Amino acid sequence: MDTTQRTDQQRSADRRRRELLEAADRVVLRDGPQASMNAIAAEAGITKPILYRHFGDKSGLYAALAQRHTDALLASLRAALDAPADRRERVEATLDTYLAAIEARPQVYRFLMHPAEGTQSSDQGFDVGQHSVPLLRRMGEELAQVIEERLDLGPGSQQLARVWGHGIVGMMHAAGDWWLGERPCSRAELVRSLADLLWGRLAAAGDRVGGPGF
Amino acid sequence: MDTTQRTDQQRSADRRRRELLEAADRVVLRDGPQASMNAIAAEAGITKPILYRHFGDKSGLYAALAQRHTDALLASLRAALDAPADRRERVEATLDTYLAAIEARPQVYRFLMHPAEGTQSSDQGFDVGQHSVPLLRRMGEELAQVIEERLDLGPGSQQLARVWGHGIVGMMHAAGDWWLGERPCSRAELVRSLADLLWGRLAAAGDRVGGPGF
DNA sequence: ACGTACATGTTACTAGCGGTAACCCGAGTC
DNA sequence: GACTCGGGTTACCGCTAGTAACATGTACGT
Repeated sequence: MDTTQRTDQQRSADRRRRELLEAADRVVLRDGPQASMNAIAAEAGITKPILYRHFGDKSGLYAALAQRHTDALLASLRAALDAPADRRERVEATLDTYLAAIEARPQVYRFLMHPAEGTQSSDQGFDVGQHSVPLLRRMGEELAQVIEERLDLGPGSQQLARVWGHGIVGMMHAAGDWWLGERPCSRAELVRSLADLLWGRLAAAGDRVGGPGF
Repeated sequence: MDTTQRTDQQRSADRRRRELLEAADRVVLRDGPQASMNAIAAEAGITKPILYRHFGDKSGLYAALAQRHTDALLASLRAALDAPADRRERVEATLDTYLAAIEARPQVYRFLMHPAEGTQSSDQGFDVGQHSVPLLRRMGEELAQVIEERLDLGPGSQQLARVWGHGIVGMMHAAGDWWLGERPCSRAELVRSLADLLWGRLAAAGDRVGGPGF
């Protein structure tokens, strides 16, 4: 029948798709998030329409590309979160894993945080949501789930866990972004400072004596 | 001499500039962050080259546009931060101010978080930094300053304050973005949850009894 | 052996973008 | 009147995302 044939074709198509993704990866790594479809096609040794046949449009390609890296990053984060250690150590390990990842491959990081460029979505107006970076959303939800199933937060725990998940991920992201740009301290110091923040040192700190304006 | 003349011209130029910015504002509010220069020029009743004479290029216009809103938002945040109340109240007021702002004018918010689109900067490669949203950086630095001059953090306080400033801003931003998209709870609840997080409830929470994998 | 269906690939194009060069015109000045 | 000069326009360039139409190889049924 055509079933065997179809699987064959599908396999070949999948191989091609993976090759194209790897080419795209190389180009994005070199040219940043604004890599053009032409450039990607050239890198892959073919021409544009093929890319469009495989991925629909640019955002399709970018989504596929982003998902690979996102999956990889999420896997290593999960490993750090699930390690058998006490809470503080796990939090620090997770922060460090994330920061090490963005430090090791900043171009990938840059791309992952930016894939929502010239989408020109059909609707004009009110959606407002989902413009944000999918990676952040996924990390937030993931962390929320871990928090909720590990911690005893009393009533409303699910909602609280989700707020915290997204909040902590945002904290990590913004601090990491700033740190990557300015490099004001070592990674270990950054991790420690952020963990201290989460551990309530902000609330525990004393007022400055003789502060500005008495 | 020409000094009076120059001021006259400058005044007129500034007026035009403000008019153009208001037109751009309207278009961005309507079309989102990918509003085209053509559209903005049309809204202002003129043609493209004038925009370019005034603002250099698109990122120049967007920067000017963003600064107005950024300044306004930062002013109200400063007010909340400087209110005469205890720390927890001030933190909650600041969070609430920010969230109320993005809730009231989501399109503006969306624009402010997105202005780094098709810049096609000359350099190819390594800068990595400064791709991030200027508003977030400014808020982070501002908050860092407040923290550092108000709190007694011991040695290394300046760096710690900066990490916390950017981290807290990122937390606020990510949580706000997620909340704006899903609206899972009221603003007040969100504020309370985030403040709880900053107050160390994460560290203080007990382990879930009979948790997964002991 | 022949036609046919189909995936794979190409060339050549459209529409729209950011950005610019060249020209145009009215107002003030010597 | 000639002359500059600020504000404005038309017409263009090079680039992008995306597409239509055409070419080619290859397995299949009859």
